Amino acid sequence: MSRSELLEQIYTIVSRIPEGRVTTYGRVAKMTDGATARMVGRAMGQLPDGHGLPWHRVVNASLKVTEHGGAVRQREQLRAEGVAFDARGRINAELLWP
DNA sequence: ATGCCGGCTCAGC
DNA sequence: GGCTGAGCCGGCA
Repeated sequence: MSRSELLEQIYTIVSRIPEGRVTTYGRVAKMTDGATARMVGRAMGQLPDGHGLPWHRVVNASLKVTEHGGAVRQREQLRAEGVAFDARGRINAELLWP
């Protein structure tokens, strides 16, 4: 598997995450043929604006939004589509997408 | 080629 | 559930 093919799989999978649901870097990675969680995180960080991918629906294994530059915007977008966060910033596990 | 660091994860405490 | 350390991975300087 070449990196570009892996990248393509990652994008395809992410684009399939339903609105109001979330998944994790590791889960996305496992759905590909060999990508790692870090590669997924990196792929998300590289996305240009207006690509149309729901990158904000991808969170870390603790079901929290990883702190980085766009973390605030990510939380806002999720909240905007109905994803609730508890007092500690964690997302309800029932919203996890397979 | 080399070395450092990461939008992470998982096993151990 | 939180903290720590390793992973043997890729991108990038």
